[in-house]
Formats: sequence, structure tokens, C-alpha cells
Amino acid sequence: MGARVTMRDVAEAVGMSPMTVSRALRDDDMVNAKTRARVRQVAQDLGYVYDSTSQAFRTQKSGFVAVTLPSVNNANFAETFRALTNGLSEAGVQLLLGSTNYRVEREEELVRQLLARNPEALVLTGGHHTDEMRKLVQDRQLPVIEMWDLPADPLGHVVGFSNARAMELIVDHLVTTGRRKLAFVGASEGADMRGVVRRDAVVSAARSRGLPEVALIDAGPAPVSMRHGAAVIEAMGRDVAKFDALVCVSDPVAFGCMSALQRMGLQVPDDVAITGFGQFEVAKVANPRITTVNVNADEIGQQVVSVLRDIFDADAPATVTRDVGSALVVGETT
Amino acid sequence: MGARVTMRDVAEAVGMSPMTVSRALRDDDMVNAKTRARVRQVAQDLGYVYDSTSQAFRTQKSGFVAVTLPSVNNANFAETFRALTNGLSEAGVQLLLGSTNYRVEREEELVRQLLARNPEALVLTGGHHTDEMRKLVQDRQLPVIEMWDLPADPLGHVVGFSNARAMELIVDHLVTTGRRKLAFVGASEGADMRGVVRRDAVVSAARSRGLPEVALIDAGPAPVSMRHGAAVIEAMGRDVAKFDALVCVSDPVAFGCMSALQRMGLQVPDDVAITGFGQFEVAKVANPRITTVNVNADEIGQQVVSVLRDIFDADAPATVTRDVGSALVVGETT
DNA sequence: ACCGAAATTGTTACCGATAACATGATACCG
DNA sequence: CGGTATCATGTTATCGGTAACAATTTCGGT
Repeated sequence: MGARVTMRDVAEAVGMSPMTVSRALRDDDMVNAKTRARVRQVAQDLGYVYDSTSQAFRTQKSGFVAVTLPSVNNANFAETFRALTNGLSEAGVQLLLGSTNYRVEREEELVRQLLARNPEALVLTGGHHTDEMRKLVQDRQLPVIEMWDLPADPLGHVVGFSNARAMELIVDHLVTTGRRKLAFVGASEGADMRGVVRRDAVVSAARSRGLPEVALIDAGPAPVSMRHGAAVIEAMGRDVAKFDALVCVSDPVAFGCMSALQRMGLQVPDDVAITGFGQFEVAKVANPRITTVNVNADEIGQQVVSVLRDIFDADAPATVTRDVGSALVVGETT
Repeated sequence: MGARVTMRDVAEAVGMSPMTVSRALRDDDMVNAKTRARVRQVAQDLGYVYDSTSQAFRTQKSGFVAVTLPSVNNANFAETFRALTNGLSEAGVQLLLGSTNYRVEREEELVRQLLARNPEALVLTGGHHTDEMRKLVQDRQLPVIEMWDLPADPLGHVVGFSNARAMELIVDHLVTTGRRKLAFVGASEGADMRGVVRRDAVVSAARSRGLPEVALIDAGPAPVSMRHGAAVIEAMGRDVAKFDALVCVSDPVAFGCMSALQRMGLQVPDDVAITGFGQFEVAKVANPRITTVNVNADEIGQQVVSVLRDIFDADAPATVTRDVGSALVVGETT
């Protein structure tokens, strides 16, 4: 009861060496079929539980892939994570998850912790990191995948899409539908780099298309969600109607804005158009449906899995960059 | 470059024994301050990364707490997970996360994998498990916490609330506001036990209060979300107006239902009332605000952390049950 | 300067699985 | 029936830390 059951115990019980037990419990070896069956039976009877820690230690292969996400509490990142989990659990790989809370310093600390677990690959969300952190991962010969962005100076493999180009799609769409006075609703400067990139892309796209300067509506520190969108629009009051369109950093924010507008009696899209980002479920179900950009979180996950598979199979693949693209999804808010 | 830097290397570089290095790198020991500083400096210079795997192996303490969630892609579970992460990262504990996809068989398999990592505690969502799985965890002297439910036959500690009582709050509220013909919108029988409990509670609460039998609207296999709620109501058409109220298994489903109703031109709550569950963000921001039940996912996480702290501090605490309760949050849909 | 206590560093063995190599058992061949 | 290829099992050493204990140094008080 007190002591834990080890392979040695199982070996003793079947009257064989631990090595044979080890082989019998793993699939891939040449062990007599009857022996294997007996070993497995005894192992089960004794309540033996395999010790991955020892295996990881002995083989120097942890069976872990480390993943950092800005937040789990985001349907898109969660979806990518789900796809990763599903794709990798078949390969017997477990995920070590950490949240950066949208802060690069937190990411550095986190990666330090994760590296101590000796992961076989590192999957990072985004391409913005501290210098210290870059050094950390580059010193090791550890496969790194950055996802959700297309960083200018990648650490290794990349699976993502261009946030900037996605925003241009939106701006062009708004121009086409006759909107000119745009406002961007997003988080305060700083933490959420993806948001910053989107904002800057909107601003510069508007400029290059000859629109008036884009107004910036600050919904508070990242992460911003439904309630922040609603709150900031509520605070503005009917003033907001001076804009033709609210370009929001994400669908939840867009939904929050829309809800606030509707409560004030303003019509979407007649009084103000709204766009979101990320094709969250709410965009499809909201009334009216929110015009958004499909970023296919699931496919990002799958592509990352595929890259990891390649890495694990062939030991030294060239670093790849996969652009999963993005597409405008026109709803009823524009 | 090829070989990894170990404590031995650091020890050699500073001219001391590995043991001293080990002590210097951990905080809590009595090492000369200057020695410690020197060791740390050298370790950093050499790019030494601590190997938690070895530590876990030697000390037989993994530094892991294993957590199973039905799905990461659920704002409430994600919130609980976030609270767990935050609370435990201070204690130097890492979380090992697995998703059961709302299936007990998957849970069993998952727990098997997680146990192989030798976690110091196991945090499970819900109180329904396979027999095999119950044996698995009871054989070990491993602290187990079930959360989000109040199981009749708990495996160990419990932090949760009564789904049944929460649904009674809703039924009573609907009765008070004059509703009698209720329909429950949830997933098909089977996987999501929490949903089943909620449904049964509504049915029996309605009976005991003398209401007509509750109609059951099947939104498809778990997990069900916005789009499933919307789809099933759309499929029903205006027939749905024969009900006084739609009692939904969750806020997202409620939002989907509401959206579908509104698209058909039905008024909420005038034509049909709607209730949700879980106080998701969408309930607060939707228009009208959805009447729901606050379940405080964050507090569940915090309470679990507190129980874990107690477990880690004092080795053998009695098993505790903490009811975090739930409260009706009246919105504008009833 | 000497002694004992406290502070600091060192030595040895070991956690559990498995790679690499060695050995024993069995089958198959002419 | 001897000899070799094949299959099946056993032996030994080891991954990188650290517990437990041992040895050494430092220091204050007399």
C-alpha cells in the first residue's frame, strides 16, 4: 500500500527481469506474445502505473510539447489548443500549457519553466518576445514554432497568417460599401501585440486609401472582450454615430459594441457599420451577423501538428513558414 | 554545443561539488552568499537550464497537478483553469491539462496518461467516472479533487455547487413570473452529465410545482453551444411560441435560441422567456440581457487552489466539501 | 590560543526505466 | 545430428539531480 509498484515488482511477480517487463509493456519490441500477455495481466493486477518521469529521465525524451497561449480564455486560442491536443495525443505526446496573459515578460518566465521540463518542441503564440527569451530558445537545438502571426524575424518554424493583410480586407470592404469615417476599437497600447498590429494596419490602410484619419477608441487594457466593447461605446454615448464604421479588434469586442449601439437605439449597419475579427461563434449567431475575418484557429492547430510530425519523423527539416491565410466573411453589419 | 550543460559542468566551472551547485540554485538552503552568487553567475554564463525531470525523478515529486476539463473551449472551464494556473504558479506547481471531450471513457484514458506523470494531485471536473477510473485513483494515495459538481459518492475533496438546486432557482423564478409551459434546451442524452443533471432537475422541479411536463428540445450531441441553440430553434420554426419559456442548459445555448427567435420576429421575453446558465459574458452583454445563474468559475478555481494548499502544507487533511453555491441573476429575458 | 557550536562544503548512493550489449533458447537447414 | 540464424530474455551501466550523512572550515567566547 505504502510503496509504489515498479517494474521490478512486476518482474518479480512474473519471474522475469525488469527488462522483459519494460519490453512487454511497450508495444514495439520482440517479446513472446504469451510473455507479454502475462506481464500485462500481472501489471494490471498489481495496479502498476507506468512512470513516465523515469522514462523521460532515462531516455532524455520528455514526451512533452510546450505551448504558450496569451490566454486560454479565448475561443480561438482554445480551439487551436484543442486541435493540437487531438493531433498530438495520438502520437503519445502531451502538451504543457502556459498562459502569458499577453505579456512578453510573463512569456519569458513561462518559457524558462517550460524548458526545465525538457520539452521536445516549443510552440509559441505570436512573434514578439524579449531578447532574453530569444536567447533562451536559440541556445538549445529545440524546434520552435511560432503561430498566429507571420513574424518578420522568426525563431524557427511559422504557422500563421498576416493580421495586417486581414485588416486590409476589412478596410477595403468598408470602402467598397461606402464607409469613410472609421474608428478602431481595441485595447490600450502595449500588451497585445496582435491587437496593435491590427490597429496599425487599419490606420495605414485607411491612409493609403485616402480615408480620413482613423479614430482610436480605447477599450482598456488587454485582453478586451464583449463587456469592454459595450462599456466604451456606452461611455461615448450617441457621439459614436459620427463614425461610419467601428472596426473592432475581435468579434467579442464587436458584439459588445453592437449591443451597446442597439441599446442606444442606433441601427447596425444603417447608422454605424461594425466589423469584428476571428470568426468567433458569436459573430455567426449575433443578430445581425457580424462581418468578420475567418482565421481558422483549428487549421492553425492542425498545421502545427503537421509541422511537428515532420520534425519528429525526420530530424532536421528546414524551417518552414506556412501561411494559413484569412478570408473576409461578410455578415449583416456592413 | 551538442551536449547539454548539467550541474556537473557548472560545478566544475566554479570548482565546487555538484551538491553545492544544487544547493546554490535552490533558494532555501544554507550556502554562502558569495558562493551562491558565483554559482548563479556561472550557471547563467554557461546557459545552464535546470532539469525538472531529474528533480522529479530523484525526489519523486513531479511538481505537477493534473487537471481534467470537459473542454478548454468553454469560457467557464477556461476561467477555472486560469484561476488554478494563477494560484498554483506561485507555488511552483505546473498544471497538466487534459480534455475529456465530455466522455467518461476518454477521462479514464486521460487519467491513466496523467497518472504516469506522477502528479501530486488530481483535479477532476465533475463526479461521473468509470469504475475502472475510480479504482485507478483510489489505489494510489493521491489527493483528488472533484469540482463543478457535488457528487453523491465523491472520490475525495469536492469544490462545487448543486446544479439541481441552481435549476430549481430558475424554475421558481419562472413560476413567479407566471410561466408554466417550459421547454428545456440541451444536449442529447449521454455524454454531458452536468447537462443531464440540469435537465432532470428542471423536469422534476416543474413536476413538484405542479407545472405541465417539461418539453425536451434536443440541440444535438454535447457540447452544445450558440449555433446549436440557434439551429434547433430555427428548425422548430414559430411552433416554439407554444412554450412560455426556454430553459437552456447554458448561456451560449440561450443566446443562440434567443437570436433565432428574434430572427423569426418573436419577442423575448414577451412571446417566450429564456434562461441560461453559467453567467457567461454573453449573458450580460446580449440584448436583452439573459437571465442566468451565476456559478463563479473563478471562485471554484480559487477554492481548489486553497484546498490544494492545505493538502500540500499539512499532509493528511480530512476530505473537505466546499459548496461555492450559485445565485440567480435576473436579466431581461424573463 | 583552544574548544565546541554553527556554518559551509563534500561524498556516496539512489530514484525507475531502458540502451547497449551479452547470453540463452529455439528453429531450421542440409 | 551438428551448426547457424533467429528469437527471447538477462546484465550492466546510466540519465541528472539530491537526501542523508560525513567532513571541513569559521567563529565566538574564555
